[in-house]
Amino acid sequence: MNIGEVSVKSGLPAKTIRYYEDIGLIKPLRDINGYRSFRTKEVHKLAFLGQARALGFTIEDCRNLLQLYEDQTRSSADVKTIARDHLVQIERKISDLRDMQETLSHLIDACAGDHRPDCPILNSLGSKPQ
Amino acid sequence: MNIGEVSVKSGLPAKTIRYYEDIGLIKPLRDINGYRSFRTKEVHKLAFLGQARALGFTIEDCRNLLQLYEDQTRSSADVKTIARDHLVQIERKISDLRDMQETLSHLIDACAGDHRPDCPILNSLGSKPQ
DNA sequence: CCTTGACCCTCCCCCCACTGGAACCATTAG
DNA sequence: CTAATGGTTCCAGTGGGGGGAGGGTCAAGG
Repeated sequence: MNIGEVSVKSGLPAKTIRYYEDIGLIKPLRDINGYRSFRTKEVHKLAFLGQARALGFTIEDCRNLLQLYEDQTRSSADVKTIARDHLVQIERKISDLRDMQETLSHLIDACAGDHRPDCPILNSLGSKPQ
Repeated sequence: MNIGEVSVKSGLPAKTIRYYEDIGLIKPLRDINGYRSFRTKEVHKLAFLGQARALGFTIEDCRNLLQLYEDQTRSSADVKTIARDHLVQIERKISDLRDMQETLSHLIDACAGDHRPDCPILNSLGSKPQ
């Protein structure tokens, strides 16, 4: 299987697949002409990586998850630990973003949004945080 | 005022202040010895930038906001537009993160997290999205 | 006068996770 | 033979800085 077909099957751009090889996530064979030659195994791995990345796992998380995925003697506890740590990161980000959302929406509500220069948004940004 | 003092007053690292000069957000004077020489105006600008960045505005947004901040003939409508667009981005990010949180927390709940290899998290990542 | 330490300067590489593009080789259809 | 459509490598750039090397400057103390 060439990279184009694998790209379609895995849903990942060819660029990304090459990059994943570069950083050692997959190790496809090579044909005599130098083309990458993917086996079904790699397609599965790539789909796995696509799913994990869609859940926001970092590449390093993905590397570890992939290792566990391949290891039939893994403990589900190890997977769960990675996932829980990641969930904490996600929740932290949500919390940060909600703070921004809160502040920003109040400021937007307070701003007339007309031709006049007076603007609570700029006033707030220009003053020190209380 | 040298960069160290400005760093304390504005709350921004000296590295960041130099970077902001680099990309043209501020234009401090120079002393004969080559040191940056900041006026009160620049300290205000830097504090403004710090606040705007803390609300998640991009550097380009900050550039535009700063221009409006300096312009006494601005319309608050222009500020409000930038802020509203940014709020939309924030809300999109929150929504994406919540989807991840939702999926991930369900998977974590379903995972025994013990010594056994069976793991709903890996199973989900390894299968195609429905 | 000399040294020490705290500043300051520029310059370059590094982070993450790709993405775009240039320049070139391989394969296949017409 | 040519053109189109693959594939390859390598280099540079993204955003928003951070780390550190290697060096100049300044003020205080001995």
